[in-house]
Amino acid sequence: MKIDFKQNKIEITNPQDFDVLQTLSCGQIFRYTIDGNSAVVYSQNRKAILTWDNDKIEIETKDINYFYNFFDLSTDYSKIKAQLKKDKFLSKAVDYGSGIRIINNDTYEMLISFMISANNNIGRIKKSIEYLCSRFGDNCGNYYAFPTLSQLKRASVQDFRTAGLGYRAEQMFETVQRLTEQDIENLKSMSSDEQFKFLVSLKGVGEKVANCIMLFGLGVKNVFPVDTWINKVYNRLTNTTTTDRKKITRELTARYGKLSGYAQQYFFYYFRDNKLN
DNA sequence: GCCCAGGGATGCG
DNA sequence: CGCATCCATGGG
Repeated sequence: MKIDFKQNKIEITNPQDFDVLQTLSCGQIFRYTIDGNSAVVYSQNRKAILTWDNDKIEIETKDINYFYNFFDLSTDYSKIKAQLKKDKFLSKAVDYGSGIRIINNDTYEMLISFMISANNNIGRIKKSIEYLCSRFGDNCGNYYAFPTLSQLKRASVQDFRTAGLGYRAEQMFETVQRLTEQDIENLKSMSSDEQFKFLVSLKGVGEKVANCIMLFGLGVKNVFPVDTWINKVYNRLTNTTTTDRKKITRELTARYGKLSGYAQQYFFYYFRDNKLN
């Protein structure tokens, strides 16, 4: 993989460790559109247009540095994949999602997004987020920015219900009202234990959502978010039928250590995409 | 009509 | 601590 910077553009040649469709559709980001061999990705008030063919990816954006970090382009995924493929059970999943990259997204946007994700499906999550952007976010021309915290504080419980949050509306309202910009900034300089404790202290944030926020919004890789699909992964791996997600989280985090976040994402994509049980 | 979706809060022992 | 139950909503 070779990366070149042009005016308003990142060019990636021989992108064997980057598949745009896999990276966007593996459930770590909810604001994007795909049209043939082209995609548009949004984060905060920013936008990038990705186009690709077999041996090249182009990322066109005003925010080169932001999206370079966003797509984790300084990390060598070939080493990570080689290490994880030593695990027999994981090997197939790594091959299946070999172009997945873990996105480095905005902490606050991930907090709100993954609160909405709880006991929900991706189509509904996307719709709810889209609504919040168009209703409360800045108009950026042909798209809407993710609402800032102060903008989202103007939303009522009823607004969150209209957005489709259902019973999560009250929790979202309470957490948004309580949260300050400083809380978000403080998170970035905390230890991962402190980050976790703060996040699960928020209404609507449990262990799984906290781990997703840390993985996709704080760059913490030694976390293993356990959702329904990872529950299935664990049951197949251990030939059990347990639903004890705390136990599953403990064991899988211990098993994959510092590479937990990557392993989790390969597993999730492989199982969900193939509807495995 | 039931089941499921990137679960969490609450109450009870 | 572990465990059961409830929770909006839309698609399959």
